[in-house]
Amino acid sequence: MLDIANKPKLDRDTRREAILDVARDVFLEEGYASASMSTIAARLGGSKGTLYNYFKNKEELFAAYVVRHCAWQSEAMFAMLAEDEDVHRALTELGRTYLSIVLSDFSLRNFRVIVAEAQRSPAIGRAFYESGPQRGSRLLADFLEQAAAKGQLRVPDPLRAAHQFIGLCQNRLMKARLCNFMPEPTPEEIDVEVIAAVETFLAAFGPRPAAATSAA
Amino acid sequence: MLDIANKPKLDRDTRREAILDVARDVFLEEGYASASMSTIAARLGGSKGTLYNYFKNKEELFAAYVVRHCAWQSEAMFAMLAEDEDVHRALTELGRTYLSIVLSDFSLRNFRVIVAEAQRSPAIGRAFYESGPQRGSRLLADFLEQAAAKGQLRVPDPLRAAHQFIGLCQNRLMKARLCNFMPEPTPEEIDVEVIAAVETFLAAFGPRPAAATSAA
Amino acid sequence: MLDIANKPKLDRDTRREAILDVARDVFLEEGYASASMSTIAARLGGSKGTLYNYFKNKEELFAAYVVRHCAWQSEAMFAMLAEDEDVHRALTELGRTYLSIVLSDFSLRNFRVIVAEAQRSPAIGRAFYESGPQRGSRLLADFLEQAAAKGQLRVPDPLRAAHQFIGLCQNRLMKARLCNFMPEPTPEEIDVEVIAAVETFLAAFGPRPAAATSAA
Amino acid sequence: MLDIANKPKLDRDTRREAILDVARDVFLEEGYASASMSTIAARLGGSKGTLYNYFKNKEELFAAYVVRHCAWQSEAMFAMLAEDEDVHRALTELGRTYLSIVLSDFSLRNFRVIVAEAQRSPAIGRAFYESGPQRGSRLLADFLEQAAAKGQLRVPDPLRAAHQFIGLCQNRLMKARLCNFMPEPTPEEIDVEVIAAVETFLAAFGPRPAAATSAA
DNA sequence: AATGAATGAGAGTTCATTCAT
DNA sequence: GATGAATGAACTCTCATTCAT
Repeated sequence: MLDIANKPKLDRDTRREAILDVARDVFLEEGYASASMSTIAARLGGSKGTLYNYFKNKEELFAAYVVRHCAWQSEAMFAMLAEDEDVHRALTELGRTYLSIVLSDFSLRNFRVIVAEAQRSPAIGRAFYESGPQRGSRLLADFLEQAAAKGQLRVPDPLRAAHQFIGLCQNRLMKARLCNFMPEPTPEEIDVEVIAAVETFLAAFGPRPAAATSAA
Repeated sequence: MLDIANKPKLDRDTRREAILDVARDVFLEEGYASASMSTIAARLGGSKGTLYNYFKNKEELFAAYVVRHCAWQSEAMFAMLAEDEDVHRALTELGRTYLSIVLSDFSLRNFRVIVAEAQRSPAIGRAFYESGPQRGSRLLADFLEQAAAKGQLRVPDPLRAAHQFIGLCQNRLMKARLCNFMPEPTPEEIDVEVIAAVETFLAAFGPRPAAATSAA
Repeated sequence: MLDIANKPKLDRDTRREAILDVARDVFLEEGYASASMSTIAARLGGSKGTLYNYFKNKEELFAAYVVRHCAWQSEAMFAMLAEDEDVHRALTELGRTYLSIVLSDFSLRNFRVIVAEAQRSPAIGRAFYESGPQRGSRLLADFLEQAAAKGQLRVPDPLRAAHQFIGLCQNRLMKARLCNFMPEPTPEEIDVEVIAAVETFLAAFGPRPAAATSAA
Repeated sequence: MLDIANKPKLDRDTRREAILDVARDVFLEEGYASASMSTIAARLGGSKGTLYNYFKNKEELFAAYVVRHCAWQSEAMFAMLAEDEDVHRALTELGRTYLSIVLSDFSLRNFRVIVAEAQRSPAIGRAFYESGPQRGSRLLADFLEQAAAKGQLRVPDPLRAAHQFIGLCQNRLMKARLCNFMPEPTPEEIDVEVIAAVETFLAAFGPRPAAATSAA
């Protein structure tokens, strides 16, 4: 009974998801303004009318796509959770995972499209910021704080330190990627970047330097 | 005589610049795809036909705007030149100037528009990257290298260190700004960010801590 | 059931034909280049958008018109079928019918428009030539061949003779009509031309001259 | 004095001719409607303004081109003058020359363009018809009349016979050429056509048939 | 719920023509 | 006389959206 009752609802949701999948692809390829409802309908194999049965207009379709992407991004930010007890290893692993996500073609195209529309619709930008950068840095800050509590790090302001760690990791590649200056980086390229970032970060925030310690 | 001879040339160039000024404004407000040649012509107080006497089509008008913006940005990167002999002060001042430029509404809107179009036209993205981030970090790397030569810093890889310094300075605000999550920061907000960045940077790359040295 | 099932299809085809009717009129009045999609839409009482729902662009609309005209022309070439047993009467009748078709305002305007576009699109010219002149002369050649088989004519090369007969019939009027030098000819004017053509043709291809016959 | 006084006049005429040369090329390539004053000016290496100093508008430029082409065509019709005393040879030679002119790419493109515009401007069509077909057939009629006076031909209506001869010669190839169905014919192809035409023509209009003669 | 025909506003672009220099 | 910048109307074509079926 329940199944039967849910069936149309399920169908509708499934269709909605399928539409969003196609819409996202088209938005990523063309940008919001250049993407056309006709193209989306054509790729979907349905009619334009159907699109409008699911979404009031283009703007809402885009908004729905953004919402879904933000949810996905929010999940992806679990990359900022570290399990390893060893801070150095934990940061390295975390940096790797994070960079491989945010520097992927997929993430970047979404970033470009959403940032472009953030100009006219701050709500869109806010949703993106909160589900991604903000959430990610908070999760990382939590980790840093715990490490500090264990004496593994010296971080007076964990949130700021989190931002700094991310900045160290991604600044160079992120800009190059945003500008389409380079293709998706290889794991090796990412490693180089992360290792250097961890080194700098620990030099600044690691436990008191060995030299000083031994001197005491 | 010279003036008279140059007059038509000057006039044409002046007009061209005026068109680019208006076009830029419209592109920044609407984005490339949504900006319309009609709007640009109307704001200019001229006819659409005139626009096409100066630029072959919308794409070329946009490209011309990008070129001009890149030239400007290239100039702006002199913010990465430091005069102060004191490294701490130099980095702080330089960070302040840099952030006030790249986080300004003007720079950010340009960034959003250009990055959005970098998707379909890598040439545009490349021009932007080379005239801005690449040039800026190289100039900063030069400074770091000189400071290292004077023993003021320990930077095995100046270019990487430059990227890291910039990452430390701007990561948090840049993302928030890109997402239109916050308005143009005040000088005070910038200061906070820069000071923290310099501190972290020098903790990692500054000369060996005086305490440790004296202890030896 | 069938009617209902066919209705949408029928409607669409009907509409398509209606568009082609209007488009043809406009093309004939203005020529391909000068005819405007706006004019066609306006005369149709519909919107420009609708036009583009039926034809991808102006070029395809024109091509569709040409195809339809060629089909019509191909049918019209049955004028080249003769029933009369008497060769003289058959040729005369056939010439009359043929000229009244090809010299009509309708045929000529189509001819002018299509020939003009044959310059840039040989495919258009080919379709026209094959459905009209080529088909017509072949049908006539068949008739001449049969007449020759019955000893009514002496035509070593029926196809060439067919072309010559047509040339004799239409040359003068066709050129004058093409140049818009004269209005649609009256049946009497056509008669004069055809009678003279038949006379010449039979003088050349008719059975051995009476004189010779009587001489035998 | 005279020369000096004429010089500017000469220059102006020369320039005018140069403009017409270019305009003709463009009209032949694009057709009247699609040809643009910009294209003509650009090919000329001059400015659009200059064009309008010589011709009031596009229509007049086209008319001037037509006038000049008609003058040329009128001259070309001397192909219809025959020198040879032998009628058979004279007609053959004349047919050859005529066909090689009217079937040339140059003549045909002019024909297509002018005929297309004859629809809206009968004056243009008239000028073309009178300077070409009409004049040509009259010259030929004169020749036939003289031959008839010498007893070389039996032509009760020389003008009609002239039209018929031309029809016999060109009908097939002319239509195929107009439709862009075939390229410029070779001299051999022309020969075949002319020889057949002369044969038919003389069979109909030649001196009393040999058979009848021998029978006498 | 799905369709797809219809719409009309507006996009980028071209053009013949004018006019001040 | 030659120039070329300016114009504005008109062009082809696209689009988001609506609505009857």
